[in-house]
Amino acid sequence: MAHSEANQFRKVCEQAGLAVTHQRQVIYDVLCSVEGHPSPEEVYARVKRRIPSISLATVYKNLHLFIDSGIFKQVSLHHGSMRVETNHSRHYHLLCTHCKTIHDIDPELLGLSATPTELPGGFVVERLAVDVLGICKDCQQATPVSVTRQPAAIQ
Amino acid sequence: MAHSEANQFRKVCEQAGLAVTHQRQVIYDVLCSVEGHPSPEEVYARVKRRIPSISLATVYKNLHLFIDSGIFKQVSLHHGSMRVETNHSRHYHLLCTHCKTIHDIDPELLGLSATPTELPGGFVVERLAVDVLGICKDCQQATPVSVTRQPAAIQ
DNA sequence: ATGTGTGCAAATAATTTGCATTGAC
DNA sequence: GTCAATGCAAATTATTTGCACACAT
Repeated sequence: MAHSEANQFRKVCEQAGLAVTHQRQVIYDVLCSVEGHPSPEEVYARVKRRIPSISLATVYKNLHLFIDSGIFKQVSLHHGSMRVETNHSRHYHLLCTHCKTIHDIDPELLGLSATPTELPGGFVVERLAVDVLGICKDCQQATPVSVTRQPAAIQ
Repeated sequence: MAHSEANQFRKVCEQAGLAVTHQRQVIYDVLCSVEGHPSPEEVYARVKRRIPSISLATVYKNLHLFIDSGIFKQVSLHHGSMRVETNHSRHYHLLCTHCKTIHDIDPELLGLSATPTELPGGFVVERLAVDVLGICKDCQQATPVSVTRQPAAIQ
């Protein structure tokens, strides 16, 4: 069991072109077993229990490698800084995973409509924020499809 | 014209319980006239053209006041730090605008299905990230509806 | 006059980088 | 042996805070 997991990790690394290191393995294990949506600090704290000498920088570097390789994703795309929404009308966002530009899009164009007001578990819905992730025209031309990487994407 | 805009700003401030100051007015004007999804630095740069002595801290403070009052929104909720998505299955997020917790939700429960593969403008869709913004059960009990503020929400 | 708002500088948080050393292949 | 990975400390970026002074009400 533990052996097959280690094997699985070897394959994951091989596909991503990453060396199989102990720290990387433990970070991967932590990510696989942790509940919720851990922050780098949370991952660091958990890994540190098993490898007290681990550095936070190593955790960051590996998280980015995992994300860039499509092994894990980010919960939401970071734009580096806060962005203010100045468009008051109801709309969703078109988000280019290459150049990170944000464009507004009319919900009608997406064919999305359902807007529940209450969900199981007693969660009261205020509104839906929808990000359409993909590649904008400019980036398609700049980066041929064959070269297109799995984006460090939302979700 | 300019007068009615200033009047509108007065009303906005009155409703939010904010004093009408010159810096606040200019920040508001910039937000109303700027294209796209400006960062605090961008807003700062533009305001600085009109008020060279403005401080970045003032811009930040006012952006937060505007957002907390529901006058503007944020493009996406900041969790303070990056979050790793460890759930590999297709799902959306339930995001409490009070306590900021993230829970996964099955797309079926939302009744959302449409997933276009290409959009006008040549944008190639990879996937949809949907955040359902609202108040979780715990926060509803903690904060009676009457007290509920307009959340500093996504979009 | 009273209290909120502003500007400045320092503080904090999150993340990144440079570099010497270590370890994987 | 060679190059990628690690650890550490310093650097950066984004944002927040404390406080004295200025301004709105």
